[in-house]
Amino acid sequence: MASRRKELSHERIVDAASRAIRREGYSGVGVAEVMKEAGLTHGGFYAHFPSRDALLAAAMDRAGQDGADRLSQGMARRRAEGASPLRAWVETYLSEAHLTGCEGGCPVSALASEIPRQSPEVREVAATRVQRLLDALGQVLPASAGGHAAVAVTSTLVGALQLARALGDTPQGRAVLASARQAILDQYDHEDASPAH
Amino acid sequence: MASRRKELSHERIVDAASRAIRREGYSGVGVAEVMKEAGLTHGGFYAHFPSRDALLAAAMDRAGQDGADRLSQGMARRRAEGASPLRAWVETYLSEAHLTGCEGGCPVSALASEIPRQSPEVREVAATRVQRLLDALGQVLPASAGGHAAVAVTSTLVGALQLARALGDTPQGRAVLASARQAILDQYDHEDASPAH
DNA sequence: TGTACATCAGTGAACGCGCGTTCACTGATGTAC
DNA sequence: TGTACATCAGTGAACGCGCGTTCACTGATGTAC
Repeated sequence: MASRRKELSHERIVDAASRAIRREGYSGVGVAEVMKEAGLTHGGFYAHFPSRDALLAAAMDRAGQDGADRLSQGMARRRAEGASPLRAWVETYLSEAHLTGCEGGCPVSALASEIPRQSPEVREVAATRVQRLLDALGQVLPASAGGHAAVAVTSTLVGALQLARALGDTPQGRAVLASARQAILDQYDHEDASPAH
Repeated sequence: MASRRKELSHERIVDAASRAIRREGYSGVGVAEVMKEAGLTHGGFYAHFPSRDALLAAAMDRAGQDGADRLSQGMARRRAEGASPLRAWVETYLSEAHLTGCEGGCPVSALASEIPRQSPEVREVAATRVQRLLDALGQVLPASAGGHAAVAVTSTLVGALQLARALGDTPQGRAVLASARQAILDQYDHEDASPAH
């Protein structure tokens, strides 16, 4: 029967790590830094996880949940303003808030190119998160979209966000986001127009 | 007047590093390993570069040239078989060879999510490479494609390759590549069909 | 052509530092009586 | 309700290791005469 106190510490550690990996990358995250951010000293770490890799795996899972939660909130707000599910999703994912707010965003776009180089346990969790992202896209695409649309649009979202971040907080970076949004909506969001059209 | 011998060593170092960053990521590359791969000992490194970061920047530039060269070769082969410029480019970029051959491929897709966390000198070179990739896409798209197409298709290519690699060498990974190829060509490659249609 | 010398690319040992991991200890918590 | 004790989450010093970087030295190259 694990103590409540330990559970709370565990939560803080995983939370801190889930933000750290998105901010610094897997390779930029150290045990000591995460423990400090969780208000603990690094020595106690191995009472919570058998290894740094086990922490990274748990952090990736948590980051996926957290990113999905926040995206859902942004999406609900835009839905309330009348946007179609696809438009709401695309405008949230490719928002300027997501461009600059890596730490609270989607871990797939924050970490994609590092995933193939991680340990099997991290890759496994990451693959599940990629699959969930593809599934989420399938749910917001209109029925008229082809069978390849979910993969294509997810790829565009993840790729565009990374290219924009690589270009930095510049006009070019923001232009990448704008172009990607436009291109996706032009192609897939036809039934979002008012019914009269 | 630098000696010919030193120039040759310099080339080998940059070449080794350009492969290493694509294989292991920026953070996975060490000075000693690169020097060893170039057939030298690590002590001599600082006669060639002022710092590890300077090496990473040079390696990124070289990787961009190398990746572009190889993509051009694959594209020329497919062009010779009758493919349109866009089809040739897309089938080369999203080929199984590029999926598994990270080391000789496009450094943007190999490193995208690590770029924002690099030193200014590395980010600058990387941003140039992103821009070149966007320009290259602009040249293979048909004139009928909209103004956002180059950004959208580049994002899809980079995103799809990374998602496929994240899913590993599995049926799902290969399915991502196939779907992305199909979706891009369905949308933008209409003038590739025989003129009679 | 041959010898003496200067240059300098490359060697290998050493440095300080930060990292993941271990472990003996502490002190707060909560149960037994 | 109060005291004695067991448990165990967390502390902090220490470990081995690999890294980026430095530096005194070596030995091959090529020029001067």
